[in-house]
Amino acid sequence: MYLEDLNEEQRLAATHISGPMMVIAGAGSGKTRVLTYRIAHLIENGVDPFSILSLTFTNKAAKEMKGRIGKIVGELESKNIWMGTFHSVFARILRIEYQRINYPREFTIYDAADSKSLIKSVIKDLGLDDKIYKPSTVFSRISGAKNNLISPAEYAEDADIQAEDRSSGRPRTAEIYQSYTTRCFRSGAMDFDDILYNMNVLLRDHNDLLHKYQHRFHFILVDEYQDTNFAQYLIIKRLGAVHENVCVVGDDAQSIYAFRGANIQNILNFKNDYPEFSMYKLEQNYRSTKVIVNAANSVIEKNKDQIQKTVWTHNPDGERILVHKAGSDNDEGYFVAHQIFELKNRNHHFNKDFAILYRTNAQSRSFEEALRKLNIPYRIYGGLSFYQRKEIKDLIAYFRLTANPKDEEAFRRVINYPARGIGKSTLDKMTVAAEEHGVSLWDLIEFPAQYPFGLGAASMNKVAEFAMMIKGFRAMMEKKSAYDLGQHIANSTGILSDLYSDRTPEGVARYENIQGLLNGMKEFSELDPDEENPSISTLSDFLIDIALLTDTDQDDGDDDKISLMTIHAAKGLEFPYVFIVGMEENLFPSQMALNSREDLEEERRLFYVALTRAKTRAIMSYATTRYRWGQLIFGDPSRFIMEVDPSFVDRSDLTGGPSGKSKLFGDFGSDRQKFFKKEIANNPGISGKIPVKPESGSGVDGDDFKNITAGMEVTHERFGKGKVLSIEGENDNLKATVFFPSAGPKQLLLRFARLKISGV
DNA sequence: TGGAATGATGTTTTT
DNA sequence: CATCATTCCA
Repeated sequence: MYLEDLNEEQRLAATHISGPMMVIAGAGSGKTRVLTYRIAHLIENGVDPFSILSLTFTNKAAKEMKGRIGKIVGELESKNIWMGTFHSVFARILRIEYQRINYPREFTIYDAADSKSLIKSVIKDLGLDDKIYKPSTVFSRISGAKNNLISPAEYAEDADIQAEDRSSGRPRTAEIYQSYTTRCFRSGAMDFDDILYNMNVLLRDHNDLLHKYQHRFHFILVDEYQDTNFAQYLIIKRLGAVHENVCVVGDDAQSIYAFRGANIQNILNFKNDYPEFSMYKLEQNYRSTKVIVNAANSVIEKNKDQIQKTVWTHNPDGERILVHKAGSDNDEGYFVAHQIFELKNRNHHFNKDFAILYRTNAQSRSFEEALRKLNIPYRIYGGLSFYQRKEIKDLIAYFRLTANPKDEEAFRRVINYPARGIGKSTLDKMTVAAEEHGVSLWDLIEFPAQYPFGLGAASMNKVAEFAMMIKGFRAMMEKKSAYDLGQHIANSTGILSDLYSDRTPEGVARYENIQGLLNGMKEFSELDPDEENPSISTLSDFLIDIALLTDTDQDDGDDDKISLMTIHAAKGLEFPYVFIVGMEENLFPSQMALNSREDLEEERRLFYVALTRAKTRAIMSYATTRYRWGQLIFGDPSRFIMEVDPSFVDRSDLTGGPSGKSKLFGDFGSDRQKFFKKEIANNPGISGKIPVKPESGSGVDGDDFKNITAGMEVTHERFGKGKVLSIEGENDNLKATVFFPSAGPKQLLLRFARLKISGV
């Protein structure tokens, strides 16, 4: 009997049938198991799988959980559960109810790159400066608004929001939001946030639909509840309002997505919404050694905001956490690769037993290089994923245009790729005309007579030809499988031959990537059609599938590889051996997080997540120098290393003396780096004293910045006047924190900032 | 109009 | 150091 696998508290939670419930689950305490068994238990007790809605953090997690439930209750039952990420489940519902919100059935889902590109174009059209209105900044502002269900109109009317935008120097953000929304709608496109936003609109404005789904979902389960935002919270609240069988599972100590609107308050609100709820606390850790569990506890203790709980384990003590100091980022890569090599040979481990976790994607490079040299297979999750590569995006843009020709971003991407003589000036004319008539670019070329846009006959012909081609693809959509149509599009647009003609290694790789995409489509097309959803293998369903892939979803088979990923991406995963690398101040914790206690606490939770991924051993490393923007910078060990209770840590970085390069791999550093180091050795001025007090008259032109001290008033080309709060670093790496009324606090490398002293 | 050359600019984290 | 975007020339 499967329930025997559970401890007392887990069993109570898993056999809870009706009524709201919350599970606070410490790291490694078996919450997935509880969720799995609870769903299986519900089904065994006669609950219809179609009436269970289960929201997970990744699609992969959903797939795995479905598989495990299937083992208990049978595949026939388990496959009918509504299970997936918030985004994929609700996109599916929106795809059914599209008419209510006046979207096309085949609406496109914009990824962040599409959104930013469209926002950039909006900013340009409004005649604003994209140096001030930076697309990524504006985008996150809009995203924040949507996550809190603030419409463009409400945004424009909200006094606080307007005050914020004014003080940040971007008073016209509301206009951008409004226009961005219009253009998305006109393109038949939703961005990630719109999926949640529109789902809320659907449930708010259409009572029949609210009832329909409230009655459909008798049981709702939400995993990783600490990482839900307001829009998600409200969907759950609305859907659960009739049956109130809402089960949320989470761990406040692992909340790491506040930056994208996640709100721990949702956990606290739960008891207001459902005063009668049952609470289960899972505190026994089954994953990690005592050392790891206790070390993690000693870290998270430092946070002020948390729900009290004690995670403990029966597991063996295990080894202390090793800390390694590396001389450079390359040496760090070496150290880790070499350690893995050794550990593997000594203990006959698989590659997949190891993970390298870092704070930012950009850190992966040195580990890749080192692993490659040692011939250790690895896999990078996240970063520049397959679907973000140029050639893939190009082909997919054709697919998107075929499914939904109004899709403006796709249209712009391929209207002249492969080159067909439709250049910038033509596109500009079309953009103006489209804006004038309030229609999409496609409407324009579909009915050119209706919307004259002043093109010459030659251009007109080319445009018409393009429209014909897309119409041709559209006509095949119903008849052909995703794979067949994909193949046809790749061929007839000339993309395949264009890439094939490039025989450079990169060109060959691009060609192979396209083949890879087509193979993926083949697999997709051959999947068993779902009875609920018979059209599963159309091109547009393929598009939904890939638009909402999460970073850890991609799976290139049963491979035995080292995992490289950000700590964020590692959430929910576990590995016997975990390397937490780049443990340096300003990197982890990120320097962006040093301004407030809340931000720092989130970083600390991130560190907690990193540590608790490890089953048998955790190893930390930091580098004293590292290249950043092609600049050599110096780093100090992260404060987080010191925050771990010392009895769990092996500080061999302090006793082992200077850790030069390993002799075995002495030639690893690049020539440029050696050159740089030599320069330091020959020029004491570079690594020498800190100019505390500027000597008068020492101000050689280019060295003026060395005279800047805290408290001064300075002027920056772009940010205008500001006040210097503090100075750190030395000589060429002098860094100032300057507060600009126009832009807030900024960290500037004085060497580049070209600050002018305007007062003391 | 298209391609090459040059120059600015940026690093959290992600659905 | 990359990548991207803009610019400049054919």
